[in-house]
Amino acid sequence: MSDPARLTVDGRELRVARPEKVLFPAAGITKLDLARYYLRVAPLMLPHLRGRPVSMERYPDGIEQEGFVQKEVPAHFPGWIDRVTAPRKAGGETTYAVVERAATLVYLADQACITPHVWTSRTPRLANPDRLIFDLDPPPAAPVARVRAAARTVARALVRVGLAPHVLATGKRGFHVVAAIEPDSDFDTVRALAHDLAERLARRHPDDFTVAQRRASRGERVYIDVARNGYAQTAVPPYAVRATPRATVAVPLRPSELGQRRMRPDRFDIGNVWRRLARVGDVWAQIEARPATLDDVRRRLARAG
DNA sequence: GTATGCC
DNA sequence: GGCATACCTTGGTCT
DNA sequence: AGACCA
Ligand SMILES: [Mn+2]
Ligand SMILES: [Mn+2]
Repeated sequence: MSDPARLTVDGRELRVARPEKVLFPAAGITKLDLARYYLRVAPLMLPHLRGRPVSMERYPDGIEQEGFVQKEVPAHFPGWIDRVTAPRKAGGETTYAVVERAATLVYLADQACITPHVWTSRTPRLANPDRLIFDLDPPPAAPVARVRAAARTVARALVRVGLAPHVLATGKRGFHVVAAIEPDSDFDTVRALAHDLAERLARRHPDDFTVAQRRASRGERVYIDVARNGYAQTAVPPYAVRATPRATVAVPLRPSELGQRRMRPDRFDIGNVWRRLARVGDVWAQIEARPATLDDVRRRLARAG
């Protein structure tokens, strides 16, 4: 095999071991390609990662071999990678990595972490989510048009209760519709509100949405997975690479783009995303501009039904 | 992925 | 250097 | 205990 590659990041010289190792065989994408992608996308991505505990989705032998989720920071990680310790619900605690700088993203890529997943809260308010997430999971054979329509319906519903919808094409099969909230409630409270909103949508559109966790009871409906809002749960952040044959990327969309027939959850990948980012930059850049309060959402919900 | 040991 | 082999890698929620 | 999810 080849010698380690070296990348200078944040004034630090990082080595990428086995740079020519192919992680995405169908597209011929290597570990060095992945590291360079994260180095380049870091300026846009870091604001969406800072302060948030990370679960690492790793594929040391490429995506055609089985990967695994790793939460605890291994002993061999360097000291300059930030950490935060959080209690496990069932007892004990877990020490997570926190991505504060580009070098950490590159280091994670070297560890064959293809996708970092992040909490919906961040330090120092780890117990209080600052995001409300509606994770839309379509059934196996759902036409893309149906998935787009579902996301549009959810986005419009959020607007009606005073939430600013931020849409993410996840790089897999669904969309996320996300709103910033003031971090003044705990996980159970936020999840309960998400569930309330999702249930109303499912009642209003019984052929389109379900909140049933069991696959068998979902039918052809889009599953609104509000469990993402629970304690120690994670979501894919903007610009993360997914473990798919093309190395697709999670990319923020303007809500209006859900009306375009060419738009798909897996539209963008490690190769074609740059053209878009050069044109539109970070569509989520202003997500913190006007976080909603849950009290306000509940008030509008009580009024508008 | 890392670490270690053997030729 | 090259190669083999051992070891490491989650947790919450619902039914 | 098993299904399901990121
Ligand atoms: Mn999803
Ligand atoms: Mn998964």
